[in-house]
Amino acid sequence: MTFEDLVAGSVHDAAPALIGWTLLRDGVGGRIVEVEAYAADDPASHSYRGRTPRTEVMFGPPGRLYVYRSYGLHWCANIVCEPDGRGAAVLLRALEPTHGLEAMRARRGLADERLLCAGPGRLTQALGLTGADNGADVSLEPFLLGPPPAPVAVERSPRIGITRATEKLWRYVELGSSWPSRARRAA
DNA sequence: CAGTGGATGCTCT
DNA sequence: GAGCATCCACTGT
Repeated sequence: MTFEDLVAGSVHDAAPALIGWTLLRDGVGGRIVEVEAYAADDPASHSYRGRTPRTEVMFGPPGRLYVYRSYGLHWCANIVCEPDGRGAAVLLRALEPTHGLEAMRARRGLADERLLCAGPGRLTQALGLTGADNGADVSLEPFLLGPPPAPVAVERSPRIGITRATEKLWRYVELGSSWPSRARRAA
């Protein structure tokens, strides 16, 4: 399945299917290991209250980046899914760093390598994603997306940091990955 | 390791 | 004026 076909389908299929894909920006990035689905008619989604200047990209063609500012400080990046007008997207929550480790370390400052891309705000900082990338087509330069060489096992869990629709198990993490945003292991 | 609170800006009520 | 799809530093065990 091509990336274009994948993001044109239901966000509930696309989100788990994106786990294991490699996402690079200017050759820097890694394997997607954690995402969350935000659907049409989803009270937790920015698109829920309809089209606004901020969420305009969410209602556009699939395969574009929806980048927004979170808590006034951080950028969070989504890949728009489903046909035009739906308002569905997949939030990129964590990567396993594989390419351009030095560039990511430089952008992130003196950080634990484990935390380079472990979290939506950290991920965008490591790849240099900002509001300037809002609306960009991730199938074109400077982005590069590659499928996983083999099927990836995925587990689902509740989404993080939201107050509505918290019962939905729309967070997807690669099974056994040590790179997700909540990798903290209790002793 | 768990829990707390501050930073900071934009959207929508 | 409230409420965030967050992160980090700092506290106390």
